[in-house]
Amino acid sequence: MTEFEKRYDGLTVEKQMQKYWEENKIYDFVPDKSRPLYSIDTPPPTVSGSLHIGHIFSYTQAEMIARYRRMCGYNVFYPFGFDDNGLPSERLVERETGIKACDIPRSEFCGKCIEVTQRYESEFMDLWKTMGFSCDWNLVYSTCSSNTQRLSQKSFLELAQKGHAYIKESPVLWCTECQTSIAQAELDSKELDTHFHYIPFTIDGEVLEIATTRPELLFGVVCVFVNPEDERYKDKVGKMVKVPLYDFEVPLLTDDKVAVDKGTGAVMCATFGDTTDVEWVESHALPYKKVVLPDGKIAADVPFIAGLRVKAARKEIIRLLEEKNLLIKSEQLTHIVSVHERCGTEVEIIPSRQWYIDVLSKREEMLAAGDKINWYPAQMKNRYVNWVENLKWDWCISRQRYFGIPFPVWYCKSCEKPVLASIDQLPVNPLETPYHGVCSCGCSEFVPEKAVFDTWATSSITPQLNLDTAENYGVDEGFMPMSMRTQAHEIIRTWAFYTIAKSLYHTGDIPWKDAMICGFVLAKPGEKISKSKSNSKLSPQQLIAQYSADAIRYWAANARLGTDMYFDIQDMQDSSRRLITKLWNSSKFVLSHLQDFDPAYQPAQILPADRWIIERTNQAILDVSRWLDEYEIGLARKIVDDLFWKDLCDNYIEIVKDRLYQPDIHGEEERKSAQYAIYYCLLSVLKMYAIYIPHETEYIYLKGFKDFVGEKSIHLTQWAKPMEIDGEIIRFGEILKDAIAEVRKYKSEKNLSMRTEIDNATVVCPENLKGLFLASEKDFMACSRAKEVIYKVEG
RNA sequence: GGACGAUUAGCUCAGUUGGUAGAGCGUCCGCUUGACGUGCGGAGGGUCAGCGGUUCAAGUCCGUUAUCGUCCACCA
Repeated sequence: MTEFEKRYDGLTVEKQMQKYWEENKIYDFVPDKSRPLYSIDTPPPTVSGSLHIGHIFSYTQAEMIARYRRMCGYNVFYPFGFDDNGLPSERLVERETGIKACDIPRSEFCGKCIEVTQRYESEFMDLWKTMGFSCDWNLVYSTCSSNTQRLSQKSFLELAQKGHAYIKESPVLWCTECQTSIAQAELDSKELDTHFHYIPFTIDGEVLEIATTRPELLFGVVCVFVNPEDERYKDKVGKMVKVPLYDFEVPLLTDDKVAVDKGTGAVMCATFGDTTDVEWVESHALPYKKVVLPDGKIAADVPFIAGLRVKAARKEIIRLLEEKNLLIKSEQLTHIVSVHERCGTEVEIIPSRQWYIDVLSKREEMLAAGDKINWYPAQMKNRYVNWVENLKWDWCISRQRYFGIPFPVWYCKSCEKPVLASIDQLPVNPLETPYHGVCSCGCSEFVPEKAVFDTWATSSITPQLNLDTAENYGVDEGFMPMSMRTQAHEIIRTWAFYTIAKSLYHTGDIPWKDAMICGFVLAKPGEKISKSKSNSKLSPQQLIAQYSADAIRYWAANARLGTDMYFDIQDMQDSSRRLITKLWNSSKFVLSHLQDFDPAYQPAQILPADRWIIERTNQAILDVSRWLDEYEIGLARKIVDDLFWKDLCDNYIEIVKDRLYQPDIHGEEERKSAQYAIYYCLLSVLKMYAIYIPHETEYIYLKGFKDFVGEKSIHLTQWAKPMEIDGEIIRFGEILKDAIAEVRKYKSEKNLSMRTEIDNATVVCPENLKGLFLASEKDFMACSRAKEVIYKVEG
């Protein structure tokens, strides 16, 4: 054993250990058919800004599982990735450079994107390494690499050929700020103050009051709806209604969806105010009147407000209505509107030609897939089910943006029919590669598709990306479904859902067997930590530099899976430092008594106290394994904490101390028995803690255990696999602890030192355990400093 | 409006086959114990949100109410 420093210097040790792991390739993936594969589908973090403590929290929890599985004998395949294309990254680049994508040539903007995202990625990677992540960094992928482009385009072509991906002209959710179509999953809701404006339409020369929040869409009104049961309007249904200000007429129709008690019970249907309008246009075969343009301005042919932005147009219309005495009243109203999650802009619905992936018709299959996956914690499945059941739109995958994977598609110049690239020419950018061929209509001129894939369209194939990587290592058979997916609960509706959808199309099966759904770190109730808010001023880098990675990891493990936590720096510091120091000191003590230890020597007899702590350790190993098999790293950690702190340190070590120090009194064989026990128990505790605090445990292992064990890293050692637990010896230990506690209480109440000698101490035990106590008499006397032991048999 | 979770000691939370309420922090008292005072021992502190039910027995199971939180839906 090398000397133990007086104090453990985590910051220095962590750098040393990381270097040691890298040099010795401790975590490199090596194909090995003799061991079962455990493959992990980790979220490639979106490169949209710097990482915060929340990322550390959830990624670390999953990383611990990788370590656990490795120590259980699995060949762990744990690649990492970066999701570095698409709108989130574009917005980062726009923020960083102050340049808007639409203001410079596309190629130039994409160049800036690559530059910025690469800078962030190297920052991410450094951070993960500093945290001691046991990934194989040779397996890193990026979602904008040319290989990913190839696989993503291939995925699209396969779906298009099977008819699961299709193009159609249709109303689509549209962000006028980002000027692109978006998907249902990208909506956030926001509470907004607005006004309900009561406007007089006319029917039969009578006024028909209609309340609306969007008067700027008056020109787009195609009909008015009332509920078929509404007595007030029964005799008017089918007649024409005149739209004020514009003085054109539209029919009065009925639909069940209209709420009788909302507003005046009459609704104007404008194309398109909301999703209900879209449904109505379809179900009632209504015409479309364009009002809002993709850039958020009012169309040129709309009188009074042409060219204005939506909000200005609304103001202007209200001014006009008031001027012409056409505004009956305005009520203040707070309602929730859908906004684009990336920029907070209220979404519009605008018809355009977009590519979709069919999900609506596959609900049943997707729900069945949800049933087949093991969700941890189980109730997270509800979120998935809830989402699938409430789908309203097929998944729109085309984005009118710049830095993304191009659609491998061209269109015939005359008939607009799309033609697809062939798989062997991927990756392809149609803007750079013309299509050579002849359309079925005879035309030989083609225009390239300018849109790019939604980022999720690519990140949803991470299992396929991982498979591609695995294939390069000669691993493919049985790779799918992967062992597990880890992610936070907020992206169940996006990443988990899309991955399952794609997997069903590509493999006909689920993408992974288990889904480990982590919680979130919040600054305080309801407040998410985000880089745009000041609550994230403590960057992970600063936290690590100040408190060490092990401290943060240990804290991050203190969570119930799927449950959100609040970040409290004091709490993190206190609990982690305590444990790290305790582990250091106890290891120092134990190893100082193992100088002459021979792991090959089996003592003739293991004393009862030693048998007890060994059995307790085995019991803990079983409990910890059971929790970790369910991804409950927090509950598992608690088991180790209790074993280590209470039983091993506070009791067992105190019990055997004297035996270790004084073989002349207790006997040499008895000392060897104690050595046998402390060696096994501390090593087991270190192994269990290794997944949480990999640096310190490795450092202690290298100092004191490596020579005994042989493996060059604690992280390559295997967990013991205890058999059945001996309940009798556990009971013996409990009673022994009680007896010691009685003595301690006595001394405490008398304000005596624990070293004070006492005349006698009593052990109350059942008859069948008395033999064990008699065999432990010297231990008990040494620990209690009692000159005599009195036995009371009970039970 | 729908779904899910939470409600246990002053604070943060454990308590997974129903069987005498637990930990850490904080408080109070004590102990310089040949690993650790960044420690150790002890004490105090809880009608386990309310109500009802099942049971010999309920923090634990069922029903219901309340409060908080999250996801989804409400956009006329």
